[in-house]
Parts: sequence; C-alpha cells; structure tokens
Amino acid sequence: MDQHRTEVAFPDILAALDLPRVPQQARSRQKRDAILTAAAELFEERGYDATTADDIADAASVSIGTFYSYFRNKRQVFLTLYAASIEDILELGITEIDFATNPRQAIRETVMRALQRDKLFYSLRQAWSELLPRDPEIANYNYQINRLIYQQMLVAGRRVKAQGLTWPELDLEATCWIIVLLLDQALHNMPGPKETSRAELERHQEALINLIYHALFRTA
Amino acid sequence: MDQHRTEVAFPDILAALDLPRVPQQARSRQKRDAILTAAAELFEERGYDATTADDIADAASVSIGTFYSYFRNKRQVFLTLYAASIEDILELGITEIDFATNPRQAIRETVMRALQRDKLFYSLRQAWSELLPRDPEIANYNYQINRLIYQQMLVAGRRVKAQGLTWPELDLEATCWIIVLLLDQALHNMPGPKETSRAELERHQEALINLIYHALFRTA
Amino acid sequence: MDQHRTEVAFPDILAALDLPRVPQQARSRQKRDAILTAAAELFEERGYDATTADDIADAASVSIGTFYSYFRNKRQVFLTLYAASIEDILELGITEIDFATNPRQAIRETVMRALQRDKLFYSLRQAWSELLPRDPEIANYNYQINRLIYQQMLVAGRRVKAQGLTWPELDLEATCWIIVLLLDQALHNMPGPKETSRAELERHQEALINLIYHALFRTA
Amino acid sequence: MDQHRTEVAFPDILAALDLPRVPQQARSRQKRDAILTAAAELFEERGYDATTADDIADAASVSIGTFYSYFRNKRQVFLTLYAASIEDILELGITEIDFATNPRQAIRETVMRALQRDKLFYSLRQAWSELLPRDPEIANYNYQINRLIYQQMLVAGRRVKAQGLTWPELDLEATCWIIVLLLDQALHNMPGPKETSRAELERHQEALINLIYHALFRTA
DNA sequence: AATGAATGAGAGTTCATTCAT
DNA sequence: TATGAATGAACTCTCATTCAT
Repeated sequence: MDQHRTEVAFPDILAALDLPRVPQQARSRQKRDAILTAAAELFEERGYDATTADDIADAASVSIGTFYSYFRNKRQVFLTLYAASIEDILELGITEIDFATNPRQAIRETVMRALQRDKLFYSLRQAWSELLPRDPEIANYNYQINRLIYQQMLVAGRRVKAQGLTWPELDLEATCWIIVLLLDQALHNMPGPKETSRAELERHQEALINLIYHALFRTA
Repeated sequence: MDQHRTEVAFPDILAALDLPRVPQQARSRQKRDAILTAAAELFEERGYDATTADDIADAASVSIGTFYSYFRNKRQVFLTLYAASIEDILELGITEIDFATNPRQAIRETVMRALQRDKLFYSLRQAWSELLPRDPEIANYNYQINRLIYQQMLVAGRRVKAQGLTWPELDLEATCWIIVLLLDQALHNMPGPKETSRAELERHQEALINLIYHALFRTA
Repeated sequence: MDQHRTEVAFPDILAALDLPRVPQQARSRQKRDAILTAAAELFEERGYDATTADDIADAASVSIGTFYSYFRNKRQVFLTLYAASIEDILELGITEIDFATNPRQAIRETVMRALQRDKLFYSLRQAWSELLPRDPEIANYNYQINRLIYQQMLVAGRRVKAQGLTWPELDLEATCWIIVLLLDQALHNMPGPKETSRAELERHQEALINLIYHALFRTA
Repeated sequence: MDQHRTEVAFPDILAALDLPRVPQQARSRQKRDAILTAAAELFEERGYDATTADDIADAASVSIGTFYSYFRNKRQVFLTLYAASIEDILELGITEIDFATNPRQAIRETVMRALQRDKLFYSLRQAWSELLPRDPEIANYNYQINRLIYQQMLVAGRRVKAQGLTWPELDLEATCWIIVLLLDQALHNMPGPKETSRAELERHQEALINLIYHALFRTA
C-alpha cells in the first residue's frame, strides 16, 4: 500500500460531488429540508430504487416541479443526504489518539467512533448499498473516505510500530487496509439481515476490537 | 452468537431458490446453457440493471419468448448462475483441516479456498452486489452461506480452543462471525475500485491471513 | 391576383398585433429594453424554441415575474422585436421610383432596399422561420406585408406597362406576386445553409435583379 | 456557383437519413403503415409540434410501445414520410428535356414536374416547414435536393447557352440557383396562407413559367 | 416448443405561467 | 412594481412480460 498516493482532504471529496447550494431564504430552506427528510424516510422504508421522484415530492407535500428546482435528480438528493450524514467522519482524529499506553482501549475508542454514526447515516445504508455498485462516483467517494481513514490509521500505526509494540513481521500498510475494509463491512453489514439483540451486537463489537488489537499488538 | 439456531444444510438453501428444472432434452439443454452463458457475460460487462432480457436473448441467439419459457425472469437467470457458481463452497471442508500442527498454514489454506472461486463466480460479483441490497431472498441466501461457513469454522475453532492454543479470553462465536464477514468483504471487494497489482493483492491476502491467525492464536 | 381586396395600411397591421404599451417611466423603459435586447441575442444564438422565458429574464438581469409583467409571453417579445425590425419596410417607397429611365438600375435599388434590413432583422430571421409555420397570426402578418409590397409594385408596374416598356403579354398582377414571393425567399434564405462568400452573394443578387428585370422589361 | 462541388447522388442523401428497415412480415408492415398514415394525417391537421407520439399511436390504434419499436421517435416518422414523398423528384429528368425547340413549353413541363407532387407531399408541407428551421439535418437534406435540381438545370442551361439562345450577359450558375430557390418557395408557399382559387393558381404558375423563360431566353 | 410483435405502466424531466410576498 | 418559488400538465422513451401464431 503506497502512502504517498494523492492525499485527498475531506472537503475536496465533498466538493467533487457538486451539490446544489443550500438556499438562504427560510421558506426555501424549509422546502428543501422537507424534500430531504421525506427522501431519507422513503429511502429507508422502501430503498432507493423503489422510491420515485414523485414519491418524494408527494411525501414532502411539494410539487414535482419544486423537487426538480431544488435537486437535479433523485441521485443528487441521496448524495446531499449522504454527504451530510458522513461529515462527522472528519472528527475521527485517529492520529491524536494515544495507542501506546492502553492500546485495547484506544482501539475500542477508534472503532466506536468509526461505527457510531448518526441516525441519518443508518437510514441511508440501504440506499447507499443499492447505489454503490452501480455508481462509479459514489464508489470512488467511498473509496476516498476509506483512504482517508487508512492514512490516519497509518500515522498512528507507524508510531506504535517504532515503539516496538507491534508484531515484528507486521506488514503495516496491508494490515491497515484490511482493517479499513473490515470497518467498512462492519459499518454497513454488521447487524446482518436478521435482527440482532443489543447483547449480541456488543459481543460482535468486542470481538472486532480484539481482532484489530491482536492483528497489531504483540502482548495479550 | 447462538450456534443452536436452525442449521441449514447447503442443498436446502439451493432448493429454497426454486430454480427451474434443467431440461432433459439435449437441444433444450443447449438453449438453456446459451442463455446462461450470454447472461453471465453481459452481467459482467454491463452489470445486472444495465442488461435487459432482450440483450440476453439476443446474445444467446434465442427469441425473447424462448428466454421466458426457460426462466421466469431475469432474476431467476442470475439466481441459477449464482447457485452454480457457489456450489464449490460446499467443498470448503474446514472441519477436516488440522489447525493444531501448523495453524498459520492451515488458515492460509482456508482463506485461499474461501477466496479462490471459479471464473463464473467473479463474473457475477458485479450483478450480485447490485441485487443483494434489493433482494431479500438473495440477501438471505448469502446469509445462509455465511452461516454455513461460520458453523464449520466453529467446529474447528472449538477443537483448537480445547487444546488451549487460542487466546484465553477469546469469544469464539463472535470472532468467527466477524471473520466470516471479513472474508465476505474480501471476496467481493478486496481488489477495490482501483486496479491493484498482483503483488499488492498478495500482500493483502497475507495480511488477511495474519490477521485471522492473530485473532485466534496466542503464539507469534 | 385581385388588387381590390382589403388594402391594409401598415400601421393597421402593426396595431393588429396588440403589442404592450411602451412604458413611460425611464426605469421601466430600461427594463423593457433590456428584455428585448437579451431576447434578440438569444433568439439569434439558439433560436426561438431553444430559448426559454427564464433564459431571457436571466440574460436581461430581470426576474421572471418582471418579464411577465412587461410581456404576456415569449411570443409577444418576439412580436415586439419583429414589429420594430420591420418598420423601415414602410420606407420602401417603390411607387416614387422612376422605373422608365433606367429600369435595371431602378430595380437594383428596389431589390437592395428590400433585402438590406437592419441588424435586428437579420438576428430575428431564425426565430421568425421557427414561428411562421406554427403561428397563423405571424403568417398573416407576413402576408400583409407582402401584400403591401405587392401593391406598391403594382402601382409602379402599371405605369411602365402603360408606357409600353414591358412584355406585351405580361400578367402584371401574377408576376408581381411571384416577385414578392421571390424577394421573401431571398430575404430569408438566400445565403443558404452553407456559408457563402461575399462575392457569391453579390453574384446571386445581380442574378436576382436581372431575373426581375427580364421578367418585366422587353429590352435587353 | 461552383458546379464542381461534391455531386451527391440522390440515394446517398436518402441513405444518410438512416431510416429503419421496412419490415418484411405483412402484419408488421400493416402496423408500420398505420402509424405512417396516422402521422401524415395528424401532421397535416395539427402540424408537427402539436402532434405527440401518443396522438399518433392512438390514431393508428397501436400502443405507444409499438410506435417506439417501429420508429426511434416522432422525427424519424416524419423523415420516413418525407423521404417517401420526395422519391419521385428523382424522375425530374431535366437534362433530357429539349429546351431549344420550344423553350417556353419545355420550361412549363419542368416547372410542372417540380411543383406537381403527390398528395402525401402536400400533407407534409406544414410539418416540413416547422422542422426545417430547427433541424440542421433536414435543412441540409433540403439543400442537397436543391443542389441536385440545380445541377440538372445547369447541364440543360449550358446546352442552350452554347446554342446562343440565352441572354449574352447571363450568369448561368447564379441564375439557376435563384430559380431553384424560387421553385422551392413556390413549392412550399405558392398558394399562400389564404386559399386561392384554381384559376388564380394557374395564373401564378404561368407567371412563374414566363419569369423563368425571360430570365434565360432572349426571344419573346 | 419457439417466436417476436405488442403492450402499457411508469420513470424522469422541462418550462410557461401564476401568485403570495 | 418586483420578485422568484411553486406549480403540474405534458412529453418522450424504456423494458419486463404476455400471448397469438
């Protein structure tokens, strides 16, 4: 894994989506928000494909013309929602975490930060997984975010590796990328198609934390 | 993770898909195969949604009427292909592997078996990822297969745990499920949206193997 | 051709279009003019259909509401522009030209007057040709103007015919109408879809003049 | 006017329109014809823009899907009709006419051939004039046909010019092009927006013939 | 068993015009 | 008088599926 590849900062990624400006007037903002809220609900309920632009306009009590004056199309509505739901990922701040003193606790914190997103994010998971495989731009967007997390992980990883805390033969780059993929999977699929109990979810999270811990650190 | 849940054997999973009978007559079999082959190629090339029933019929040099006499719809064509592409997963035979003598090598073998599928499987990955999020039956199918792998993993895991080779505090069930999810993710997304070199792919595989190894086994 | 049909004077034709009053206030007049200027430019650039009311309002730095307070619709904007562009046709003054002394030169002058319109006129040709076939009122408007030219032509024609300068068998009415149609065609389509050089254009004009000359006058 | 420009043969012009193949099966041919007939009627009645694809399908007692399986869009229906309506122009055969013995009669024949088209042609004039200004391909198509007539005219013209029958100062190329434009105008607009009587039409035609005659030939 | 013409619901999008502020 | 958000009818085109032959 080459850490010298184009380092894309987060705002650039968002900017690349070319989302419409948020209107300044209060009334317009309300309509726009009504559309977004209605869309998020329908996306969660029925999924992305099964939701039409008409459905969203109806649910938002707005005409279809208004819908198209605020958003270029259904995809852009999703993109706007997704961008909003993902902004807090910026705050991951992995590089500032101290992994040396209490590694397992530090990893727990990191994993929690990565997995605990706001309600909106979870309501969009369904739509996201429908669009991802068909939409190269969204796929790339997801990839960029994963790269961002990867790079932060790498900085912290190098520090603990230099301190001799990790397995001697560790391939830090490759391992970090695998962990990123694992977190991505966990984020989108951990509860599984079957509903899981809270207790079970916590067992899984703990296992995930331990798995990452043992992947990197030598000591039990 | 509750290992006493409905233990679904593989043939049952396949049967649940209610696939059309394979015709006995040679000529019919040929037509059916032509449709399947054409569909697999188009699914790989354009993806599932972008491939129409007409496209498949044309590519198979078969009329659209014939297409619909062999398959109820496009989805069923995919299901048939996917069922075929996944049959070899039965042969995983994790339970028969000896993880005690050379654990890392045993894990490497397991991972390789899990990741190295036939050509057909890889050509269906795109279509699979398009359908999975929209099709509860396919999602469930995928879940059942993951359960199957999980259960095999659990049998082998209990053995090595009983021998005291694993971390003492190990939550075997939860960890195995996480590993299954990781393998699923690796299977479908490891190369990532950007093309990766062969060397990089191997580094990732090795990191994956080590990660699983350290997740379970105490010794370096 | 019946020269006794309704003889429509030019101001009446314009009045029939029911154009909006020109506002008296200077600021209003400016807005109105901005709309007209912007519309003329866009009509020339993109054509009539491809120009939306929004486009015009934007280009005129005026709200769409203001646009509709000055003009009933896009069509009326065009009508206003077209009426303005065509006012100078009044000055044709064919009846005052002396066709007896130097007929060819007199015809040249007439043709030039007919073909040389102001810049605005030429910028509206595209829009005009889009609207004419769909808009009976505009078609009638065009017809009235052609009738006007025809009538002037007829007056001059009768004079030279009385002097015995024309072909003896000449059907003056019918021939004048054909000439009017020819001038109409020349006005709107002479350069043709392919770009023509200045020299070629002049050859065509000269040929047109000679053609009209020979159609009427006996002598070489 | 350069007579050495690309000489485009008629079949090439038609081929350039890329029209759909005429179906071979009788039933399909009937449906296709029903669509074409219905379209021609509606185009004449309401014009091109005011006729929708749905209107045509309805009038042809055919589903909209069927409409789109036979034609890519409304424009292609028009193109197909227009190509059919214009095929007979091939038979103009101006080059074979003897203009020397009885020039006026020969011109009369030519003009009649040029103006007397089949019923279909006249029913499409309205649609044609709506599309021409907006559709560069159709404009070019019309231009190519005019060029074709022009070239035939030129061959005949050179012959009579060589025999010394024409005006000595005649610019044959430019004059022929003007005549072509005049014929084009006559073809599409001669009756004018007001209905003309049969007698008036004949007077106009005769004037047109005389006009062309005098434009070229010296003798009365 | 095979054909492929026919169907039509439904998706996405535009834009002239209105009207509350 | 000016604004511009809001409207929604209208239009084009697609494609899974049926069914008469």
